[in-house]
Amino acid sequence: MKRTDNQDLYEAIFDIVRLVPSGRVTTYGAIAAVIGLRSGARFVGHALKHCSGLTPPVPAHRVLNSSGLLTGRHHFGPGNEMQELLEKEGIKVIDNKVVTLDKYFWDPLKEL
DNA sequence: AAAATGACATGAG
DNA sequence: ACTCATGCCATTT
Repeated sequence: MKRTDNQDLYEAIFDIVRLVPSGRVTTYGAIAAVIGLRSGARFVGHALKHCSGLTPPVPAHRVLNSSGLLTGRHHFGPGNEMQELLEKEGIKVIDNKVVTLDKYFWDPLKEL
């Protein structure tokens, strides 16, 4: 198996997600753009799948799709764990989707 | 080796 | 404004 350059991409994504401050959220498109994949949104999602079980843990619950929808809540664990986490951070989540996304949106491109 | 799948995004109708 | 179709990259069957 190669697991070489692409692994580096995963690291980049993990790093960005770990940089997301509490109470803030980001989107796949933004991350994909940061790592250089303008339309590699799916790639970002796969990276987060791999993040499970790695160290340090990645707050993937802060990563949503362009709609602010908690697409990956099923991969987190039971029920609405992800949604509960976001609500605890102070983010209003309704029906698995984040409200006032513009207000909570954290753009890595802007920070980096 | 090829085809299908997947935690999405963007464009066109 | 909403829905359908296509593109993207890697992993898995």
